[in-house]
Amino acid sequence: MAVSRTMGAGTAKGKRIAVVSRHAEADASLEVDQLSQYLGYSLKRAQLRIFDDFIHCVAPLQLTPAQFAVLLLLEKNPGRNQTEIARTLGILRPNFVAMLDELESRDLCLRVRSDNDRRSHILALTEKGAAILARAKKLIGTKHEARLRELLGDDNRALLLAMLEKIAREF
Amino acid sequence: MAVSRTMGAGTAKGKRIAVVSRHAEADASLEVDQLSQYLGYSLKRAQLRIFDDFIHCVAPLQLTPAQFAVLLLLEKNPGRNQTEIARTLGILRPNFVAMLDELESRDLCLRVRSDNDRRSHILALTEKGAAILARAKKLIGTKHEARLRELLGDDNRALLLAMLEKIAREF
DNA sequence: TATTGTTATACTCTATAACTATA
DNA sequence: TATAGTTATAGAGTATAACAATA
Repeated sequence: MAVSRTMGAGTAKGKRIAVVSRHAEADASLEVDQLSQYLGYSLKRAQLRIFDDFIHCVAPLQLTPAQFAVLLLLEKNPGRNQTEIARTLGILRPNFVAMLDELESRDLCLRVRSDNDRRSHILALTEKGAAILARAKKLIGTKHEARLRELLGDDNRALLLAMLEKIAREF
Repeated sequence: MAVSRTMGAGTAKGKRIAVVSRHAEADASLEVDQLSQYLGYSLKRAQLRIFDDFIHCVAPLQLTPAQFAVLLLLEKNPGRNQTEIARTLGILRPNFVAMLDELESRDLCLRVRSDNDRRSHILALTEKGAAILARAKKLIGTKHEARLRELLGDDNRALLLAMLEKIAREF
């Protein structure tokens, strides 16, 4: 015996297991309610769903969420080097290299050796990069984020965003 | 001209870069406001932060969020097999094998060949698994989730959870 | 024939050490 | 000596095909 079905504490004797007594509910979906009460769990599930939809919406442009973030950051922060952009996005510098290689090979951004400090590469959007970014923003705004606003409502979406930012910054 | 500061397309000649003209703001933090307005981005940042804190809180028990989820699911759903548990958590069956090997090697759960269908392994918490799970719940409840409630407020936390679940289920 | 658990495998992400060229 | 970009590498996480045992 050692273990019963629910595996209990001490008394592992007569404990029958649920399998047998699961009659009406049959093989229905499992009990997940308690798990869903953990913010980490629900956060992760929602994040995966959101990223999935994001990728689907931007599929014609072949941009990952991370690549989109890089392009957007370059647009808003011209003249920054790799270390600054990577750090801001929480990407480690070594891992940022291949990512930039990919974006640069697609002519979406480029590295320019700085005159001030010849060690660092200043990053810049190319015209094509700016164009792709503009198209991505439009796709995401009209499809992805639009559906999200529809689902949650405008006020709730703003509240959700505010709480997520608060967690990221203050927790 | 083509592009000014954001770098342009072809003409790579006299293009000066912004570095020089960043005076007062110096090397302050970058502009991330627009990026933070994308739910996917803020969701991901918050999720990473939450997982980080979760892992830190249950460090004495050496449980990952995924392992905790498995144990909790086993407790609430006795008599289920690997496929059912894995599917519910969005884990692919092949990847679930090593995870169970680890949990079983630590005597936190065990596989029991089913009498009904000798192909399937019924999963069960061991006594030690139940004990570890109980301690994990307490740690998470009194540290992790408690601080979260403190940060957001009880009502807001409930609202946040409701929206995340809605996204996971209906988006 | 279909399904359960499994192996093998590959691809992405993430993480660390160490090299080079500059400072 | 310290820093920026890079290489190499290792570890998670995730994905698919295919096999043995069983249905």
